Amino acid sequence: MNDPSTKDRILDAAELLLAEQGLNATSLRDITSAAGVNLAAVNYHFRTKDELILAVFIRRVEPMNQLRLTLLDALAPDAPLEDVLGCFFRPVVHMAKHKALVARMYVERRDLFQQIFETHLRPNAQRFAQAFSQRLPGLCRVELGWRLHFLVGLMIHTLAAEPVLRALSGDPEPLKDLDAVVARLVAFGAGGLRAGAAMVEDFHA
Amino acid sequence: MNDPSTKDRILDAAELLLAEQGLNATSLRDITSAAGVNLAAVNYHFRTKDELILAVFIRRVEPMNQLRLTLLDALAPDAPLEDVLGCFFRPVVHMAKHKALVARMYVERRDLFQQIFETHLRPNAQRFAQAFSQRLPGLCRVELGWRLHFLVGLMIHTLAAEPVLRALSGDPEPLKDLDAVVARLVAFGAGGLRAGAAMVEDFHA
DNA sequence: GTCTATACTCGGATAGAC
DNA sequence: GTCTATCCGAGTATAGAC
Repeated sequence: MNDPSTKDRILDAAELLLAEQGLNATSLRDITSAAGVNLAAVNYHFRTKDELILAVFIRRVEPMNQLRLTLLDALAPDAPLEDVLGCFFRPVVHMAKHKALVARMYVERRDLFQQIFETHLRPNAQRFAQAFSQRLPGLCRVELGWRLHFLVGLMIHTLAAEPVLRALSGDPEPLKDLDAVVARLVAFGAGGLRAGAAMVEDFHA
Repeated sequence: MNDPSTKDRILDAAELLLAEQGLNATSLRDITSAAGVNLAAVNYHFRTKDELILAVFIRRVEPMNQLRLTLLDALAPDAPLEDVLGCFFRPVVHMAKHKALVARMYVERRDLFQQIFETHLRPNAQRFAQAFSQRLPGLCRVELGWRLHFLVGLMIHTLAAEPVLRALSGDPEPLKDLDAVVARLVAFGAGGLRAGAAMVEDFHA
């Protein structure tokens, strides 16, 4: 077993410290000294702090993303809307293993979060859009876009939710039962999608 | 007509620059030189950059917040769920006048956003929770908390949505027709709340 | 009570030697 | 590929003028 490369040592130390202390509160000097490497090594391997953070995050997002597509492909063509929503939400919710990192990312640097969303998640948003569209007949492209956006809002907001949910619901560990979280998201999302579809016909009539 | 005070000059210059260039990209030196005041005046009036940003933002949030409560109070006791959602969403959506600032805030410093939410919006979240609860019989406190959280996710996500919605829906100015935005939020939210309520009974059965 | 000049410190980035 | 040394921008703190 080889020693991990300098690059990997930086990634590992960064992941730990960024999640623990926060993104802004963690300096590159913190990371490099924890990793036992020189400060300038970050610049060599990642160029900037932002790109290091992106690399740390993408390492975790990529497999999750792959899983979403696999689940979607495995779905029967006549599977109900709720099942599509399950494929959409479940892998993301299960990233809660890295929820400290996700939450930090979301709270402190939503711009980077968004950047990853654009480069890694949006491409297959199209695939999901199609699956939803088939199950919501009569929805135009604009309205479908809005509804997708609402779904993303639900999903993202939930990931960074722990402290808020604790205050709002009284539940001391609101993200513990991941299946229950997914079920809530699916139910709320399906209800919203269907009601939205009905409303729009009135609205545009 | 008096000259604006140093404090107001800082607030005005800060609001402009923060919205235009972003929070992280705008230095205190940018702000003070645009305002024609000394750097240390910020420290005197606001203590830190974060507190200045908060002051800028709260100046716009406060009237909006007041309006939400006024609308809620004016509602008939038997008004439907959709009307309550209208009071919940409409004033926030109409803050889109300051949407550049809101979006910057949301994207770059969600921690501050959240802080304002806690101090200024949560107190009357309880009032809304009660109004929703009356119209969704049989929903326990935990489930109500989740649903409120989903509503907040919809709302917040929508405010910072312009570029995303443009890409996702093809609509070049997705936030132009504010009433349509509110209608979409209300419909989606009502559908989600009701479906969620039905689901939970199954889920906990 | 208000404001200014100035200095301090931290942190990210970079150049160039090895 | 890695390290040393250095630079510069930015937020913050303080002393003192008015």
